[in-house]
Amino acid sequence: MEPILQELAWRGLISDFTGAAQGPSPIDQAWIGSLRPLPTPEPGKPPPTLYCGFDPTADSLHVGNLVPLLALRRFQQFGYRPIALAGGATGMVGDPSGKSQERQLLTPEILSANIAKVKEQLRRLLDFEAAQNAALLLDNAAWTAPVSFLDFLRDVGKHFSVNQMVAKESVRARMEDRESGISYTEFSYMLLQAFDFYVLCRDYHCELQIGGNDQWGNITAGIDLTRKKLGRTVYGLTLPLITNADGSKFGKTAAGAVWLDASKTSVYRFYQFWIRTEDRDVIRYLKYFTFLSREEISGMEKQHEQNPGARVAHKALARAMTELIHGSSATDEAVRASEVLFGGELAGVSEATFNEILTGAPVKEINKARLDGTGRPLVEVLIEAGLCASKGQARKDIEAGGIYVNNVRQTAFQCVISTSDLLFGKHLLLRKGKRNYVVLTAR
RNA sequence: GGUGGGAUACUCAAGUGGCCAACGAGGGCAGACUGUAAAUCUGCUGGCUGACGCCUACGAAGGUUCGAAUCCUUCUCCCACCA
Repeated sequence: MEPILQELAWRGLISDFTGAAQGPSPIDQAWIGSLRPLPTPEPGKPPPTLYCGFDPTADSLHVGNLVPLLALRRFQQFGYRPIALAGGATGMVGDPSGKSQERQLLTPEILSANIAKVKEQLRRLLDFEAAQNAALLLDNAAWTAPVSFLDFLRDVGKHFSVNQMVAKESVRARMEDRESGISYTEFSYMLLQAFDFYVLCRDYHCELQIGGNDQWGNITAGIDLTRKKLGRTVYGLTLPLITNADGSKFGKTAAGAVWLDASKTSVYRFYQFWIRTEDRDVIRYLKYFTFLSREEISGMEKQHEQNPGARVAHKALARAMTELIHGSSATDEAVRASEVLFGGELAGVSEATFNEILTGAPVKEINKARLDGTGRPLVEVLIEAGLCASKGQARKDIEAGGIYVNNVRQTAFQCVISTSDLLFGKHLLLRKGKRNYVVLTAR
């Protein structure tokens, strides 16, 4: 079996593969090898090329996009040339796959702003300098936008049977749902994506498309189109949809998605997101998301089984992911801040140590003048810190024993904060519950 | 086009003149237990207020009534059946 497929298989990253001897889900032990071998890199020959598309539905990628994106990177490590495709064209239309509702079209202005940011993120995770197999970053608007509607209908549309399109899961689900239905626009999405694969095969010798599990229909559509137009057999591979052990969607928190953009999800929060992974998910996630070796991960699995309280695996996961996305110095800050905040007593912490958390932890400023004299009610300060949504809620949280000022529980909602409460004359450490910290710095 | 049914808080979902800021479930937040885990148990879950209470909210706009999520009128959207 091809080395890259072995690699993906032990990580649990293969959902479907068009070359598989059996139907869908040829994962792990059951894997018996490819019927049609995937092209493999050979010295002296141009590297086999693959691609994965990312539609600019938001101004940042999120952790859910990471699985296919990192898969591109894994392929690159194994000698393949990866193409990261920004969906400037497909983003105009909207992919119905996995969506139960018709989506609002994004305005061209928002889209182009999103594309610029998403491209920047894609650029950071692949190697564009490699001698043999440098990654490419393309935008499908480049070849889609110039094609006229009539030409598209004649050259692409003619190869598609509506009967087959209707049978695809993504379309069928929406056709059966009388509540939402599907617009002609979204119905056409798969043609655009198929067109991409065909163009990439024709112009870049791309032979493989990868994507999330929900992309299977779109990928096979592209394979069919490429065969019909070029007479070439290309491949598709999908990665599993990641779910948490409790069945919920991975990467969604109450606060929303966990973004790769540090201005949308701070490095500290990003680190915290991973470190709070449930025990029963953590080993799986190490395999899915990190580049740690099989041996390293199984070592962690043993340590985790022996002493889950030490959370060795969680820390490794959080560190690896944060370093990958935000770099090691920002990660060090987040780790250090986490250690101090969750380390226990604050009493012995020196000013120097405390200052360390200021670069990593959530910090907000507060007007020092307003703390003078009689001070300000704790309730108001909590709202200003963003820990509580309203005064009523703040009061309830305090009375429930969930609020700590400088790590000391406050149970009287009449409590007032004044300058004498400031640590080192300028900081206030607020905490709600076990793990929601905010440092207020008085100015 | 006709007939019938529906729209309730983050979601699902009760309520069909005052006892309704609205049963219940899920989610979320907090507490206990722990390991920043899970499971379990407990509390909270529209805003303002120390509290009495006040304000805003049951698709939208009007109306009836001492009093409406609940009744009437019109409108919007959805569903089912018929044409």
